[in-house]
Amino acid sequence: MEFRDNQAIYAQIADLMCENVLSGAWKPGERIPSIRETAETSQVNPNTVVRTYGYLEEKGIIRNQRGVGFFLSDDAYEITRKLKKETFESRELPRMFRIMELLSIGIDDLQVIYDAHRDASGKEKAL
Amino acid sequence: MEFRDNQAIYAQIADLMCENVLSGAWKPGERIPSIRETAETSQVNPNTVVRTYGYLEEKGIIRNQRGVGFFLSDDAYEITRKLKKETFESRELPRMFRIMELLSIGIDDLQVIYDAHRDASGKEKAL
Amino acid sequence: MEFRDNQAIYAQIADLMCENVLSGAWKPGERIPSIRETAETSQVNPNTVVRTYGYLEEKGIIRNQRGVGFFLSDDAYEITRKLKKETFESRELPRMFRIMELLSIGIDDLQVIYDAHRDASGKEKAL
Amino acid sequence: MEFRDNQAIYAQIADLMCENVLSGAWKPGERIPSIRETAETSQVNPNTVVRTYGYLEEKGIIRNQRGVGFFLSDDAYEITRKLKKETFESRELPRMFRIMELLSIGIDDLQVIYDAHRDASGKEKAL
DNA sequence: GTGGTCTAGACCACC
DNA sequence: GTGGTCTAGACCACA
Repeated sequence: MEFRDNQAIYAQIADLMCENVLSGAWKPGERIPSIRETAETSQVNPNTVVRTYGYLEEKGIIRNQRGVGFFLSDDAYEITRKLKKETFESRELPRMFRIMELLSIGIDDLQVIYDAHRDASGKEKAL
Repeated sequence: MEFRDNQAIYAQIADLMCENVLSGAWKPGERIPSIRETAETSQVNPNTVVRTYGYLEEKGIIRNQRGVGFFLSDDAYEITRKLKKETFESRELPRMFRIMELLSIGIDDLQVIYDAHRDASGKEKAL
Repeated sequence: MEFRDNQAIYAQIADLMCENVLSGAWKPGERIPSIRETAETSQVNPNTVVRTYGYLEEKGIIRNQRGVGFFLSDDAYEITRKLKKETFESRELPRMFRIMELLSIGIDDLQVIYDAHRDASGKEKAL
Repeated sequence: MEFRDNQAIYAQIADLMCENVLSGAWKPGERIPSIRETAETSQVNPNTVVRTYGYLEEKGIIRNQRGVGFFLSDDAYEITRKLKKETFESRELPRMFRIMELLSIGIDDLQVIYDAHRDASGKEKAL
């Protein structure tokens, strides 16, 4: 697993798990991989995963059944969705709109720019 | 001045200055506030501003006239615009689209969500 | 059965059994539920109950008649009472008094606070 | 510094700091010892203190000024008091009353028992 | 100097 | 087997 530099690894793993919840790959109530398992899969130290799980548990997304493992809480989907939506609306979106205004980019241009850039970076990789 | 936790202060100050350039508040060639001045205005340690100016200078957005002060370079606008546009396309936009997909938000919804949230947070402040 | 997070499950089960003894629900000499039975009732792993019974046996509160089952010892009541009283005086009470001092709560306030909180949490459940 | 076995060290340190707040030894807004400082004072690993501070920050009791240190938040006293009071009322007190009922101890007996036990254990130490 | 993160490895209680 | 905690030590970004 590759990680970005500008964000803590434990947070990136948490993000991935949130995506698993939102995409429906992980169902509420389901058991998630053990700390050691995730650590091996992601090639990180178990302690790092401990932090990830601690964060998710605190948010109410997962819960610990002692001696058994971690499970998605029943409201995992709702909580995750609410969490992501809130930060999206209060943080990402305002920032986006400010940048768009400064660069004179309209909402209608977004799809075009996105597609163009994806194609370009895709071509780059292919080379 | 309030700063976000998830980004270095020096970078946030640099961002603000970039916005000044892009919005036209600061014109190419113009003198910008001294390190000491900015430090006082923003309530941060002068060392932090040193770092901001170092970063901007490295990017070619400002230049230092020794003993006189810092000035926007003649290409400040173009450089800043290119810089912002690049990171917007390669970093912000892809990230946005991924979140939007997970949350089932379409491009058409953006304006509505943005307005709604701005109104809501505005009302909150008013209370 | 619901368990608290901050205490081992085996200990919580032991506590419940001690309460049964002290309240008179269980009489000295009486047979107590089998490990398997308790495990099923409490929805825990039988190994956990084994530990509970081992602990209680070590304290002399119960004894094992091989092939037959577990029985309260004849002194079960006295032993349990002494045990509880000791930990109450040496651990719970001092802790309580320290907290009460920090929160400026007097002994005379206890009953009022307790009743108020019980009513409040009761009302909450009723909703 | 000596720590009890039945509670995590990082939590015990957090408790001590809460007591400092409640007792008025630490005033809201005040700077608290740095992580390294506390680690040395308490004779624990800095990482352990990191956890303590992380916990307190999450609760809103302290806040971090980047590169400078940790400070008690302005509401440190209120938050701490509320926190302690809540766990006292919802956890300690009900537990206490149940034990008292089982042991036939009345509220009026508490002070006597407490004093008696303190004297006894004090004498023990003196020997 | 400050805190933040990560690794490596250990020990423990618990299920 | 599970998670929880702690240590020791390292590196980093930041003020």
